Amino acid sequence: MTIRVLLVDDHELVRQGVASMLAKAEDLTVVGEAKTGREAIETARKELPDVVLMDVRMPDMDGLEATRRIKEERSRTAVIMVTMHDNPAYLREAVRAGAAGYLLKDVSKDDLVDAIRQVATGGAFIESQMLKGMLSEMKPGSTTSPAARSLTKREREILALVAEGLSNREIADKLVLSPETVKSHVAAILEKLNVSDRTQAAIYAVRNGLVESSTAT
Amino acid sequence: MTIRVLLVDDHELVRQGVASMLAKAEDLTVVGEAKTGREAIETARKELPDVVLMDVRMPDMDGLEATRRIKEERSRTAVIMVTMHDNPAYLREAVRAGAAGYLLKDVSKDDLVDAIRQVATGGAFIESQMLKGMLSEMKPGSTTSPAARSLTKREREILALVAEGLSNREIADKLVLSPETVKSHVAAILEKLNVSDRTQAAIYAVRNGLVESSTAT
DNA sequence: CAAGGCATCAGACGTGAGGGGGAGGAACGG
DNA sequence: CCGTTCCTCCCCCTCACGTCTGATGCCTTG
Repeated sequence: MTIRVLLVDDHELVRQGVASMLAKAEDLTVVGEAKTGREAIETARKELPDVVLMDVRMPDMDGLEATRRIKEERSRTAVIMVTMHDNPAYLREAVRAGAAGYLLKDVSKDDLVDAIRQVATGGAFIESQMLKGMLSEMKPGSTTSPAARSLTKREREILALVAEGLSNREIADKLVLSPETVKSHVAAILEKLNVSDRTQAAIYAVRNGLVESSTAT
Repeated sequence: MTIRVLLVDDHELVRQGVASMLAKAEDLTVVGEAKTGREAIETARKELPDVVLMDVRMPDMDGLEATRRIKEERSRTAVIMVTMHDNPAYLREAVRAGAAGYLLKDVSKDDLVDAIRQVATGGAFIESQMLKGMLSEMKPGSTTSPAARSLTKREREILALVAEGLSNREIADKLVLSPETVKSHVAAILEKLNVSDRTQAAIYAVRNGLVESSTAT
């Protein structure tokens, strides 16, 4: 029985790369490709893949949200998050969203194929380096203790705006809130991410693809 | 006569993607791959490629610096920068470093092959969207007028630290400078990048791969 | 129902960041 | 040799940011 795989990434280059990595594995078939989170949900609905390889940063809808929706609709679909960067704290988000696997984009061909087979049979796969990071974060004695909880919806929303370079005032205007409220949320974000200012929070968000690449100009 | 191509990217996935895109073009041969800027220089020295496809963000040495070195050693080698994000201001940096082309990672197969052929024969290739952005930036009447100059070495160095989330004080300590000096540099950076605060500058830097992805923890 | 988490807002306080203006020395190219 | 650029440093001013403390209403969950 072949494993049906759905590729989700907004870059054709990456999809090509993955596809060519999977080409030689005879038990794997790419049944579809998607360029955005929204497309991913639609395609998953039609193709009923066993495994979804999901990019984190994407236009229209990010990989985390798309993962949540897909898992809601059909929980036996396994999702592997594929991201550029290794951030233990972010891995937590992915797991919460329902991901069964977490890979970095520098993954080797063998690991990729292994990971897909693992999650397809109900298992899980997390890059060993990442796993180590996550474990050390969960250690009770670690400095990261307050970072245990993950961001709320509102906080993610505000973090995204912080990561677009907006000031508290601007965020308040945009969301029709009092600047004080924005400050509260930002303070909560800083604490949860365990960073000391908005710049670091923004860096975190950008690195982890929580925000869209804006075509400035 | 075949065009000799060197692939430089720290992610195997991307190299695979590029390689599979080039596979069908019979006039192109991949003569080497490199995972870091330093490796790129060495391999370029040995293989004497006609075209180098160069990622911007990489460990060990970023693509801009590597491009400068390669062009220094052998100027007839053409370099195409391949980046995740579209930022007209950053394109300027790439051009200054000696790049003959500038592509986004969502490039199509045809455009990629075209671009390589273009630069191999001494031409240039810039994604039309990017080109538009650059032109609008060069328009004299535009708001971006002061952004004409590019960052100095020191400024790049400081921007990198800003993009790691350091405060002026911390940067000053790290570089053994007065905080006032750091403020001067930061002010210059903000002006040149045409942004209004360090957070935006940091976002710019991260997006454009001026800094390394740090494995926190 | 009570408890807890979330979102909202408030005042007040210290300080880091950004803007303005200036200034001297080193290095480099015309 | 002189101009320009770069790096360095200084002062002053203002305000946004981050921290604290505290409060209210709502919704979910046990």
